[in-house]
Amino acid sequence: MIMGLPPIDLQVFHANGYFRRQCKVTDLWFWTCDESRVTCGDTEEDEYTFIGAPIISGFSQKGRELKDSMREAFINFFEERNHARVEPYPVLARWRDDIHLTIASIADFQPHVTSGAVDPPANPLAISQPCIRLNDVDAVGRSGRHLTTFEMMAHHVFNKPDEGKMYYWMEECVKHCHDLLCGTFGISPSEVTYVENPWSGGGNAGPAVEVIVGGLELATLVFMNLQEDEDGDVEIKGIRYSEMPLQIIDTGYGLERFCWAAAGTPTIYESIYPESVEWLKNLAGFSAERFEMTQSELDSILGEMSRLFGIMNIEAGSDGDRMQGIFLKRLAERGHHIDADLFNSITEPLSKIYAIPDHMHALANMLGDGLVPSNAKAGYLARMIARRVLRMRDDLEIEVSLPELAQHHLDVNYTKERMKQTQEGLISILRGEEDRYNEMLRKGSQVVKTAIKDIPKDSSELPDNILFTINDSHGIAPDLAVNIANDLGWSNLVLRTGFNAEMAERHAAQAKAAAKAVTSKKIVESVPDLPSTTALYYDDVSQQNFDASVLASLKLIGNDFPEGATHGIILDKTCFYPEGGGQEGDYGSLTCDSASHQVLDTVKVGDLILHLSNGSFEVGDLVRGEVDWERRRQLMDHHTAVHIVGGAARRLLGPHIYQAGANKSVESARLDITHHKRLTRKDLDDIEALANEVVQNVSRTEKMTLDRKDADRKFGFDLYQGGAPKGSEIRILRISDHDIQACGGTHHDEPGRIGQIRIVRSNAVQDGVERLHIVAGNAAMQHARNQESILRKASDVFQVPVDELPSTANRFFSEWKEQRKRIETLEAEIVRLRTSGGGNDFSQVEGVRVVVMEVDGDLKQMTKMLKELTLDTANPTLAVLGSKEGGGKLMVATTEGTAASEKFNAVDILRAISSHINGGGGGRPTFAQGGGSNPEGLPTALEAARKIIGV
RNA sequence: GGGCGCUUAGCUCAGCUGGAAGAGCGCUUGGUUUGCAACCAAGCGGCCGUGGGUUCAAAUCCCACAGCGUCCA
Repeated sequence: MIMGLPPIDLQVFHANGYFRRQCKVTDLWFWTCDESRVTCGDTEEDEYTFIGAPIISGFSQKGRELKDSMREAFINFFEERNHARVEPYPVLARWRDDIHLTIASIADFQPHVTSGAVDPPANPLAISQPCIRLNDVDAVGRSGRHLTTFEMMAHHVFNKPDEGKMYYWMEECVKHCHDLLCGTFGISPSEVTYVENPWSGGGNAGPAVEVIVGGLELATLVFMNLQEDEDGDVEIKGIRYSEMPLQIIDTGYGLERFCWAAAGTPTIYESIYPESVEWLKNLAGFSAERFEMTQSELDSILGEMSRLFGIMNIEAGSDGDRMQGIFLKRLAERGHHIDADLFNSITEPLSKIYAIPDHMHALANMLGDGLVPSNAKAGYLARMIARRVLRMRDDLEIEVSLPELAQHHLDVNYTKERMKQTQEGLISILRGEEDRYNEMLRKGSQVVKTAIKDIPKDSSELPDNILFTINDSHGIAPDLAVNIANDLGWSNLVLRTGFNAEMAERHAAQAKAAAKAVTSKKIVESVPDLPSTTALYYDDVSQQNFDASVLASLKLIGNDFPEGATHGIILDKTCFYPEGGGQEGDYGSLTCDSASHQVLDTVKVGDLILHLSNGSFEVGDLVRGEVDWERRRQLMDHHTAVHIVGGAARRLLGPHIYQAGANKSVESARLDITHHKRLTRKDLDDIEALANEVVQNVSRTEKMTLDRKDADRKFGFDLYQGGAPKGSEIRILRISDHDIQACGGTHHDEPGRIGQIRIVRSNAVQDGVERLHIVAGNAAMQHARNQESILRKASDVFQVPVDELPSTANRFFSEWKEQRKRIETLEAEIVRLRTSGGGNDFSQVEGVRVVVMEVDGDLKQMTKMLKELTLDTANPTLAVLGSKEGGGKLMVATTEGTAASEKFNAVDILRAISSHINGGGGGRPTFAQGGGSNPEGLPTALEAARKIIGV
């Protein structure tokens, strides 16, 4: 039988005098101990009750100190109740490949802990996890409660009832929560409602309770015990689920919201960033006098606004004008009669003053974790936030640089010990971002100028496509574009309301269209159910051959494999390394008594290693495998070298250096690293020198395999430079204290075997990511030889010694330029000589000089002659020139604005005669040119021209 | 990862419905001025990103590549 979730009926509710009711607004069931309550607490009829009247007692601080003591109170509470304190994870979710940022405390444990594959660091545990969510970034500052960055306090439990590991479930969980709120924080039980609202997402679901206090959702308690299952017997929101072996308590307590409820300020921002809000108000000249009212009047209005914000869901895309109308009406009902203009002049600057500290906090969190701003991926998120701040600062007309804003934020609101990045590094990155922003503005103004120059000055609207293009291609938001146009003199232009929403829709549609495709290609029809292939290459990286038995020989399909390969051979064990971690797969051969085939590549499919071979074997064949050792050795040289170079770059350039990608082939290796400046040759030389020092001085690499839990704890998340690895076991390569990374590749035991490392060059692969081109070992030697050969060939051409090449090339180039110029001068001289004389080529027709002659040269030279002949208005001329070059060229021109141009049409003459050289042409009535493919017809063409003109 | 845009004089950029490479700033020289700033005149300075293609003809249209920028995932 299929059913929904049963009611959440707990002892803890009854024991505290709570009873179950259905909300008259939302229809959700909730628990309350207030007889008079008919709504669940989080509806448009439930105003905040704590504004000006803190509902959490015992906290007199504000800002950073308030957050610190609130966090401690929370975690202490759970430590006293058998929870282990777990230090927060980074905000950059390096251990995940599906999200860039940590969006919730549970994200720390996904996917491996929540799937049951890996044990949690402690159980049960308490944590306060800094998170970043950018979905509602537009609402930050406006709603009074939205933040892009916040700390999610949580207690998590991972139960495995099948294994007898059941720590606690709903009853105890809700009791903890209730004791915390009404005990430790002294909240009156009548202010608390527990709302039953099942949770689902990402293939999992379960019962959940929203904890509403004073009209504000302070916490959510999720009891995740269901997984998506077509045959499941529980249905939530149209999807069917069945119970899963792992039963997880996922809670989330908003630290900042607790702080707000304890401070009772008009908005959440004043409770957590009080100094910044005051500072920015002063800088922006935001004061009661500005609105011609007293401070208490303004405070009162702001308080009312805030209470209203709580019940009015202001979100991105909602109809601003309509909302504002309702808002003003409600304010009036409460005795604050203000008009739309005054309302806007208060809320517009204020929303920016509120948003800036939040955004700076998000930036400090991201950059502090070592993120480098970029025009793509996670780095783009940081740039977007930085640009929002700069834009808001400009709107507020505050004269403070982004680095100054950051410095202030770090001093006042931040706990710098959290940062991996240095303060100088962070400031310098932001300085770069501000420069870039200014450059964008400068260029953008130019773009707007060019785009609108053909639009009438009195227009009231700009065409949509212009605004879209300016935004998408040049980063100038539509409202900014209109401002710029206003300043340039198009003073009637306005932006249609709702334009931004339209543009967002357009982007969403584009994203949706682009989301299609992306299916990985299969190379075999189906993967057989076989035990995972034993990998011999880890036990002994120098093993070159082995004996194994064939478990399967599969026909290859598609075309995603090397030419000549026909079968994928699966063995019980192998020392062929399959492509992975940027290291290419091994080549070699497989031989049995009756056959021998080449292995043209090796790939991994699931836990099986596929040898792509140019022939098949029988299942059960005993084969001898032989790895192409020269190739493998070179790949190992490159792979180990990449680790060493990465470590060297990090040590020299800073803690933000992170691997953004890598590739190791036989010829060379590439390493992409995150860095906010272009690398100079000196940077490369320094990195190269340090890398070679490591090659010489570190005698052995250290390889280990750790449980993921221990790996995280011991080495942190910088381990995952090569991407988020799968599985619970992490293979780690440690090169002294120089570089420690999770890596599944094959590496030398002794770095010295690499010989030498050369960094050939670097280039930018995207903004904020530099690609280093590396050669190591034999490839370094080969590279040097190639370079020398190129130099030799070049010096042979110039007939000079190699070290004189640069100066010689320079000399030749400047001589070439000089001589080209000299030729031009001489040609001009010829033109003058040819066109100044008389002779057969010159005649007069009705007062117009007529020149018909054959010349040498191409269109460019002929153009010069024509110029010489026809530019002088004192001497009206018709000129017809022909050349045999390039299949025959013809040019006809007349002196503009004279009898010549009145009498003759250059195009007509040209068209009439160009058939003689099998060609066509065109131009203006006073200047026509054409060509053909029959130079022999040129004399005939010129003769025809004379006939037409009549000479 | 996807979309869009840009690359022209030392610098900032026009020109891009194919048909005679431009402006402003800077630089050089001359004039003016006690000198500077300013002004006037003349001049120097261009593989129009690279490589293909279409065309009689490409800075301009098409394709590929490179570099840069930008929006969205």
